[in-house]
Parts: sequence; C-alpha cells; structure tokens
Amino acid sequence: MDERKKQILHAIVNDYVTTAEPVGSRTISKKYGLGVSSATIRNEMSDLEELGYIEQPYTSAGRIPSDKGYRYYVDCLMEKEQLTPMEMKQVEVLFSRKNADLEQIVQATCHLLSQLTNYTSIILVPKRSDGSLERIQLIPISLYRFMVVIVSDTGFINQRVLDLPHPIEPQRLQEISEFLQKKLFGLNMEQVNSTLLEEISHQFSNHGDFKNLTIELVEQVLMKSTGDRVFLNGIINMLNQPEFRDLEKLKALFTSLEEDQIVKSLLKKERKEGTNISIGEENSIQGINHCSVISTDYKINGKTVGSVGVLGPTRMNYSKAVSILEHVTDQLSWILEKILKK
Amino acid sequence: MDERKKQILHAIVNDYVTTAEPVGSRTISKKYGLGVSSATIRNEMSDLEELGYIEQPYTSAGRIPSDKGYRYYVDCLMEKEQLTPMEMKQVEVLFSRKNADLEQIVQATCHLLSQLTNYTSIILVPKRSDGSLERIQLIPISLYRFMVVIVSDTGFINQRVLDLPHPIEPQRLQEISEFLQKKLFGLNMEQVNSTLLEEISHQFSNHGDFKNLTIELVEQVLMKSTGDRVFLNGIINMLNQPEFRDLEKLKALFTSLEEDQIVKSLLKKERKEGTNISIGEENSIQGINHCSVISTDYKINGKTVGSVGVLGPTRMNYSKAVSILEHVTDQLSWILEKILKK
DNA sequence: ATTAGCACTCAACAGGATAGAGTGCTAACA
DNA sequence: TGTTAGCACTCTATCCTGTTGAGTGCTAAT
Repeated sequence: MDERKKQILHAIVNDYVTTAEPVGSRTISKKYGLGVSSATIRNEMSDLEELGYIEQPYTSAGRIPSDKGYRYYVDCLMEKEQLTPMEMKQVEVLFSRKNADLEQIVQATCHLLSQLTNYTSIILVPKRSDGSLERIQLIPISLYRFMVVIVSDTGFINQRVLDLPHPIEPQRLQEISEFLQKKLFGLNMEQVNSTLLEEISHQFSNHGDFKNLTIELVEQVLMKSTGDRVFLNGIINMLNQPEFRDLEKLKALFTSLEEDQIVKSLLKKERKEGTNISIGEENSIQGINHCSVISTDYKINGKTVGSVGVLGPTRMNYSKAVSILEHVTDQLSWILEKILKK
Repeated sequence: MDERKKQILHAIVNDYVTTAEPVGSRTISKKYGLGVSSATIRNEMSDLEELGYIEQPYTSAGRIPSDKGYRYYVDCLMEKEQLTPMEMKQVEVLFSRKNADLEQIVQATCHLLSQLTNYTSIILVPKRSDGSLERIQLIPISLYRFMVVIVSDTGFINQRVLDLPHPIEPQRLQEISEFLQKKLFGLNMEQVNSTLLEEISHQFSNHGDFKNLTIELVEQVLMKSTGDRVFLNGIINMLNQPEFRDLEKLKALFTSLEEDQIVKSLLKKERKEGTNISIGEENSIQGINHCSVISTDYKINGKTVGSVGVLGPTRMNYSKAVSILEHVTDQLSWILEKILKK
C-alpha cells in the first residue's frame, strides 16, 4: 500500500461519496491532480481491486469502495473536517435554550444532529441512573393509584404510575413515602432494591398493603427501569440517498429501525473509547448492511452516560459526520452536566 | 343513481381496493354476479364516469373510483365488517394487561391498531385535562431544580421539571407545595391559572422567590401544556401500498407525517359526532392528498377526551378499517375509564 | 515505470414491433 | 326499450434490437 495507492483510494472514496456513481480512472487523473495518466491509475486500481479495497459493479464500469476500502479510509486516510460557521451557529442556538428538561434536550439534539448531517441520528438515554438515591416520593392520584418519583444524586429522574389492588389513604401513603425517604436515602440503586425487598418488606410483613406495595415498587419501577430509551430522528433523510431508491432495501432498513432493540444494538456493540465507526456488513443486521454507524458516548463529569450515533449509507461523508457528531455530543455532555449538577 | 349503478360502483370499489388495478367491465360481469353482460356494464360505467364517481387513468383502461366515488361508497354503500376471532383475540390480549400507565397503553394501542389494519395509526392525547385540580406537588431535585406534578380529578397527570434562578431549600419548597395544594385544590385549570397569577403572586409580592416561582409555574406548566401529544405508528405499512411505489409521493407523505402539527390537523378538522372519514383531496394537505383518514373520539365517562385515527391510501379497506378502529377505540375508552377513575 | 492507442465489454437509452386488456359504437335481438 | 354480440380502435406494457458512450485491460512504444 504505497503512497500513490492511498491517494487513489482516497480520491475514489471522496468522489463516490459525493457523486454516488462508480469512479473511472479518467475522472481521477483529471479531477485529482496526481500527475499521472489514466492508464497508470488503471493499473493501480487493478491492484487495489485485487487487494479488496475497491470493486466493480460490473465489467467495464468504474470502481466503488468496498467495506474494506471504507474501513481503510476511516482508519488511515480520513482527516477531520471543520464545521462551517453556519453549522456552529445552529448548534450554539440549540444549546443556549433555557428551561428544558432532559427529554426535550435530547429530542432537540437528535433533531439537530439529523438535520446537520442529513442522515439518521440516534441517541440512547439510560432509564436508570447508577448514582445513589437522593429522593423518593409517592404521590397519591386516587385511592388506587399513585405516582413514584425517584431522583438520584446525579440528577436523573425516574417516575412511574402504579396501580394498587387495595385502596391506600393519601395520609398513609405520605407516611410510607417519608419512611422510604429516610430508609433509602443515599443508597445506590442495587442497595435500594435489596433493602426494599429484604429488610423493609420483611419488617412489615404483617402490614399486608405495605408489603405488596414495596414488591410492586421494586418490580415495576426499579427492575423495569433498566435498559435505555431510544431517540431516533431523520429517517426520511434516507429517502434522499440513491442507494435506497430500491423499495426492498428501504423496507428492510425501515423495518429494522422500527425495532428499538435493533437500534440499541447498533450503538452497543463491543467498542473502544471515543468515536467508533461500524461499516456495512460489520453491522451484520438485516437491512443495515448497506449502512454505516458512527457512534460516541456522552458523559457527565467524565462518566459515560449514554450514546449518540449517526446512521447513513456506507457511502456517507464520514469526516463531516464525525466532526458534527463529536461537536454536538460535546455540547450535549456540557449542557447535561450544567443542568443536572447545579 | 339506480340500484344497478350502486351495485356496480360497489363492485368497482371492492375490486380496486383488493387488486389496486383499474377494473374492467368484463371483470365485474364475471366476478360479481349482476346477471348482465359486460356490454351493459360498460354503458353503466360510462354513466358513472359522467356523474364523476369513477374515472379512467387513460383511454381504454379500466375504471377506478374517484374521491367522489369513495365518498358515495362510505356514505351509502359500505356495510360494517365483523372482526375475525383472531383479531378480537389480539385486542383482548392487549387490553387485559395490568399495571400500565396512560402513555404505555396509548402507545400499545397505536401499535395494535396499525398492525390490525396494516395502515398508519394516529392517537391524540391532550396534555392538559379540563377537570379540576386534585393535587399539586413540588418535589425538590436539587437546590436549583424541582419537579411539579399536577393531578386532575379526572386522573390526568401533568409533570415537568423546572429550573430556578435562585436556590430554594427543600424545606421551603415543601411549604410552598402544601400552600399551593390548599389554595388550588378543587379549582379548574383556568382558575388555577388566574389564582396563581393574580391572587397568590400579588399576596406574596414581597417574597421574591415565591413570586418568580409561581410565574414560572403558570408559564411553563400550565400554559405550555395546551395542545396534544401525538402518537403515530406503522408508517412503514405505507411502503407496502402500491400507490407509494413512487418515491416522490412517499417523500411528500413522510415529510408531512413528520410534522406533529399536520398530523394533529388531520384529526382535528370540523367534524361531526362519531366516526369521520376524510377522503383524498378533502384533506387538502401536501402529500396526504392520496390518503384517507378515518377518525373517531375516545371518551371517559361519556366525555370526549382525545382522538384516534387510521390513515391509509384512498384505496383503503374502509369497512374493515372502520370496524377495527371503532372496536379498538371502544376498548381504549373502556380501559382508560377503568384506570383513571378507580 | 509510464503512457498512448486500441479492441473489447456492458449498462443505458431510444425506437419499433407486438400483445393484450379494455373501451365505444353499431346493429341485431327479446 | 333495454340488452347483448361483434368489431374496430386506443393505449400501455413488454420485448427485442441497434446504438452510444463510459470505462476497462492489454500491448507496444517511450
């Protein structure tokens, strides 16, 4: 893989990303000043094909990068691209908004990300914090229903409405609420779990209603709050990609994207620190095999909280997408930190 | 519009709905036993075309129903279709689930509806109840943030997280919370608004923090909580409809469906009691002009709360869709009633 | 090692012929 | 007077064919 081959591969990727047409030797020798003729390029391209970095859709067509080619490109050739002032501005405007809660911020961030990249954006937000319990409160709604709100010291809020088999007076609920607050304050979520289940429910085993209620609490609120919420935006952008002119491909893609589980798995593979890129077949999911996913984590106080990703066709503008993704994610980390800890 | 014309129109709609191909005179005389030859049918069809109920895509093709034709069909010809035992079963399974909150129920209902119909389903849930205030509670999250929960006597829950410019001690917040509860209990939401703004904030004008807080409360929680939440499901189903083979139409449709405002407006037009059907150009929205919307309301204790709708191509199975929609909506009303009032 | 030249390949496009579905009209029929 | 068989006509969809042009691989000359 000498210097010239790299340049040629680079040129092929660049050209194909913008035109979506197979790239010929003549195009390269003309548009990208390598100082050699198309015949020379042809020989090099022949080598590149043999090495598996590029491929021909059919004999005597131009070349397009293979998954392996894109992989080499993002690993070795790609350089970062600056955001335009315009783009910077848009990000700035979004993140200077006041008085938004977590959900709104994430929603808006997701929207912005898909708008800036023209691809599909994904954000995962964990449902449960691994911080310690700061506050628990039960709020009566009717005799048979109440709301639980749990706030962790990291500022995460978890709430849910529960039904009761038997009525509980608001008064009594308030007592229980205060009791729980005293008992559970400062414990981490695993401890909350076990404390609720073992100690408290045992100690109160003669109070039928209370025991049932704690079991409910654990099962419904704490247990079921594992996993992540999925935010997805800009699926329509895929309609503008020529590779999805084909209705069958489109349907396969959309079907996969409708499954939260699948979307999650795209961002949750084995991964190294920082920004990850998963290309084409590497995703090994029905319908996503013509797509690439760029993902990174957002953090609060240096601690990884959730993930952000951009999904586009393998023929996507990696350098641009990476820059935007990283910038937006930094801003998201920053604002969440500001909001949750103040 | 004699009896035979009606039968023929009925046959054309039926056939076109299932095949998506223009219907010829021969098809009708063979498949639908009218006892007359294709030539007679041809004469009748010629009349029907003149009356505007059907149209020809091009000379010497079969006929397809026009918007006006569908309108006549749904108004005069359509008969209700029974749900299959299988479908009944699916509905039953969903609505016998325990311990779900409003959001989950609506989400699941929306999913079920799109699955049963194979079209796109829409549900609107109002953000604010017009009942009276049953409970208001402020829950501290940090010194600068707290959560407001408002419960109405109809069981609607409204919650939001607010930021404060100055810190407020949990203790103090609790006092305010109790004060508000006493002061606002039993008032309807407009009264809550005015009471908060005028009386209380005036009375406490020397308490800077409290005054600011009430203004926040009104603006952020009560004012911004007008409008509806939109649930949408099964957009992919549209990909299976031959009329959306055309990518341009598809893009127009998807773009419109991405706007919550537009989706809302589909269910919010002037409408009569019960089930409404809006056909093709009647929707007068970019991208929705090849679609029909069937919508109805769900109620709690006989009082209209929100809307449920099914969106499909104008060539949709109206009778089936209406039956499913009405059945599912009934069940939804029923379960919400059960949950919210007990 | 590079390049000009040339024969070869193949998708894309355009034009033309053909088939078939469906119509409208007319004349015969009950 | 309503119905029907027959027939000419229309128009799309499909298939086939030839042509064009982009791009390649190979060879021989530089």
